[in-house]
Amino acid sequence: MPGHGRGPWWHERFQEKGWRITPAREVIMDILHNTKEHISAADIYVKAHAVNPAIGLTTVYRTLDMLEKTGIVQKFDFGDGMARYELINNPGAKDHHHHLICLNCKKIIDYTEFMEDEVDFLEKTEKKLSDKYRFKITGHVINFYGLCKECGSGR
Amino acid sequence: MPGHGRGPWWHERFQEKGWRITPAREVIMDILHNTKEHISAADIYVKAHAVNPAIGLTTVYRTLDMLEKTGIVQKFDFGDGMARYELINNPGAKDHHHHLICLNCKKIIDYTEFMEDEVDFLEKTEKKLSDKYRFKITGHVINFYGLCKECGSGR
DNA sequence: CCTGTAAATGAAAATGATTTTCATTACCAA
DNA sequence: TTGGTAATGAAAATCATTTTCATTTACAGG
Repeated sequence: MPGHGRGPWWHERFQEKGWRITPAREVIMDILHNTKEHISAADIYVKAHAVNPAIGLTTVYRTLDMLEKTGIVQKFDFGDGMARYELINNPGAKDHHHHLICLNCKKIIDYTEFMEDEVDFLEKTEKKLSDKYRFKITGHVINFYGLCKECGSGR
Repeated sequence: MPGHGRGPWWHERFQEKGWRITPAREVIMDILHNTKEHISAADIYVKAHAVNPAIGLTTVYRTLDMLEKTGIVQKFDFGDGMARYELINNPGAKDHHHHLICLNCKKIIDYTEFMEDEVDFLEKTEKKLSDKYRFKITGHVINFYGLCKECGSGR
């Protein structure tokens, strides 16, 4: 079904926008594809830099920002001082997941279960919101906050 | 129903935790009560400082951090560089709401509609998650991201 | 295959929200 | 009333992210 043309799927998304395909962007997209879960800009930089030392941190930030605005990547803030990024998956996809965040130790649990109720809610709500507010919705964040097993026991 | 004792409802929450009731904390809680929607630490500081110039920005941050960890306040990050805070309302409450965020102009729309589907989903999911992961859930964030009417029309 | 040009880039500096340090002050239990 | 400890503010430190700016590069058009 994909693989219309010769290159990766995102090439045409870039071209539509008038963006250039550059080595740095190829590497960053590769890293995002090969990362199952959320990853920070700094970590992307480390990996990108290992592949191609010419890639700078600034470019990583700029690329992620572009990708976020296009709805290719979702940016997350878990409250620990640095943002994380993930390729956006459709709500139905196998690896669609959300996050449980411990307010005390900042541990993050990714969960993929219990999606049935959610997918239904998401579809309905996105439709209603986008109709009412004329908003083109490209992504969403659902986080639950609280205290994990370890941090919750005491007081 | 509330008003068990003489003071505001949160006094006993503080005392349970062994925290002191101080002028700064009273003012900050007042401000949060009188703010319908999300507010930044800096804005709280300005208001608090107007009431009592002795209150410093550091204390505002420290108090908000405490309140967040106790599940009294929810912290939000909308991607514009500074966090926002809100008193947590029960999902059923009249002013329970969520956010629609424009990735381009950073405009934030608060919506209170379409909560029926959500409340149902939230209750089920919070229960399931907290059972499975032994997590004491105190709050949640549901954000939708995309392009607003103005920013979405172009390209 | 060249070439011009706007887009993309990296290094370094700037920014700015949040946190830490530390000496001082003030709750509040006894 | 008082001692011990939590709370506080000012100033300094931190550190992720953004901006600046001079240079390089992708790629449309010839």
